[in-house]
Amino acid sequence: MEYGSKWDYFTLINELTQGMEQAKQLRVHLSSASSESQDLLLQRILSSFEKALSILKWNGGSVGQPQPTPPASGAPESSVSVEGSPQSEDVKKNFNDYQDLVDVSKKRKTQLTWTEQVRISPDNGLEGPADDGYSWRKYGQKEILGAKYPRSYYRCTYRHMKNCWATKQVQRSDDDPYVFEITYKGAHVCNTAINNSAPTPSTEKQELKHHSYNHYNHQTQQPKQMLMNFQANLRVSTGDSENKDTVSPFSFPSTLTHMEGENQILPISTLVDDNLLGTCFPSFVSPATSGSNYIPISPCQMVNFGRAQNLQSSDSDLTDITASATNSPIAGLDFSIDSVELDPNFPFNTHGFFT
DNA sequence: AGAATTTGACCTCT
DNA sequence: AGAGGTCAAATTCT
Repeated sequence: MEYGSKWDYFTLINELTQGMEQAKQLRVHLSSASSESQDLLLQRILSSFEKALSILKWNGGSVGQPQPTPPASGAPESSVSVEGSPQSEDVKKNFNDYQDLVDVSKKRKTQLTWTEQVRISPDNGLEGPADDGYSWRKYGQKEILGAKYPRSYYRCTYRHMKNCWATKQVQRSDDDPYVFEITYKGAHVCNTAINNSAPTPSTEKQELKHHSYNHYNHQTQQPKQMLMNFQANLRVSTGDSENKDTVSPFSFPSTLTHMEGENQILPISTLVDDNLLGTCFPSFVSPATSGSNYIPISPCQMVNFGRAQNLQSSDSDLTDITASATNSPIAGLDFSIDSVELDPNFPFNTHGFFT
């Protein structure tokens, strides 16, 4: 996407941002007596704004400015949670982040981690966040210093069967017991996200069974157009013909709060590791998510709109994965997709990709 | 009986 | 040394 000038681009973003702010205000006004359908409608409006902004910001970077790349290996995060702070602040912040992203190019490389916040509905019970589409097995629980609630550790059920090393940690928020912070680590290579809707850690199952799952299914009916375009545009050689035509819907997390690690801004390219896109769009189709007040976001948003400083990998040093301008049809996509190893099991089919 | 969870011990990292 | 993460035996669940 080309814009006449950077000014136009920023103006557009400002307008969209204002629109979203106004929709938020409207929601506040309606909140007291709003029906479910009204609320849904508002969420959709806000979601549309978010997406528009995301796309703009993603593409807008082509206007002579270096762009952060999508959280290739996972970890998308939205700074534009509809629930969150004023969008305008985020917008400003993200513009600044662009620069920071450019500066911090060498960081860590290893398994990418990211955090997603899931709010459960009080009437769902307090068992825990709902299923995210993958099958997890709990392998530990630990009291965390300074935290009210223990942290639970889960690994993919198919760790051994399919050599899937994805893990997640679930931490209930101290402040709001209805909010769970879920930290994902690593990509799923088990390809079980869609089909195995059922098996989940017990603490999460009950959520699923009740009403979240309806939302879950609802979300699977996401527009596929963008996905098709996205896929068509991704000229990625996975080197794995087996999974070549794996086209799965994927959606985005409720509110991705941050990537784990130091509070540093990383260009997505630095986040690209062997998990690449596989972790980029993980199990974001959380029924709880859809049932919550957190609006799913697009991958664009996760990147350019997300708090880039929160997109982080962890642990060891990142090797130099040089961000390179490419012919990627995704304007502003700053790393060469061809140059990185794309997880052949990248869950494109996660539900609700473009909610 | 097999699968999943719990929980204390052990390991790793800072 | 202490905190966080993982392992694995014991226990519980299905």
